[in-house]
Amino acid sequence: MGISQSTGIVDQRPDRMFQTLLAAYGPQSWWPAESVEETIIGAILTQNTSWKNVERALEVLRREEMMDVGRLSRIETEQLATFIRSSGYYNQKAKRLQNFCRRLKDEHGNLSQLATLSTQDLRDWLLDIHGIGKETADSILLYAFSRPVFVVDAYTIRIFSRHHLIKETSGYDQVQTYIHENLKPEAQTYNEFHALLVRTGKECCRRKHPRCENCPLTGDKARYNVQG
DNA sequence: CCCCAGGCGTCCA
DNA sequence: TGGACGCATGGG
Repeated sequence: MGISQSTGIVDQRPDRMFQTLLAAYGPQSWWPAESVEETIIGAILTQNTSWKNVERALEVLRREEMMDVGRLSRIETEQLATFIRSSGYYNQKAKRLQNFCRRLKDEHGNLSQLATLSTQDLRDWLLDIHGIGKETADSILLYAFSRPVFVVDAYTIRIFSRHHLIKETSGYDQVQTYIHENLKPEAQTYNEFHALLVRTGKECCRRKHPRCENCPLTGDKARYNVQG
């Protein structure tokens, strides 16, 4: 396999996989037209939860005029929990939303100020918030702040390991570093690739399904796993 | 009845 | 450091 002089990328399989999925499914358009605060709220609410259930909660928050960091900071936690009931884990998530909102107000004032932080500083700050782990932090970095940070999830690890791009025992940081080093570091690319991997995982790479006959990554057209 | 979803913190070895 | 567990609704 060739080594790109300009980028230093050695392993082109992630890009091939990305191109294969993009050709098969087209752009997924995740979080395209929502506000920054709505994207962040959604990132927290969707922890281990289907997006459909999250959307219902977001509609309630919109109706209650609660898509606002200041209002979320001041509302009673129990009442906030009732608003986001459909997203599951509502007691935990009500606290987590308020943890974020209150620390934002106290330490940075508003989202515009938060956005002036470097990607590394912003990530460190997010990870220090109780209830925000790596995946949620990186989702916020990528989808709310358009930073070139790849979001690793269970689908990513499952698909990559099944196609032998990584070891089965690889952890979050290992997988993220691998992708960062072998795929053009653009927010738009990472945004689309992550969304495509989630779709692929849902449709044909479930835990029970060892293999899917309709998966774009399976069969003659898949070139990402061929030594080129 | 079962399993699953765009995780995280805690506890325990 | 790594695995088990609680958290909870809604869909298939």
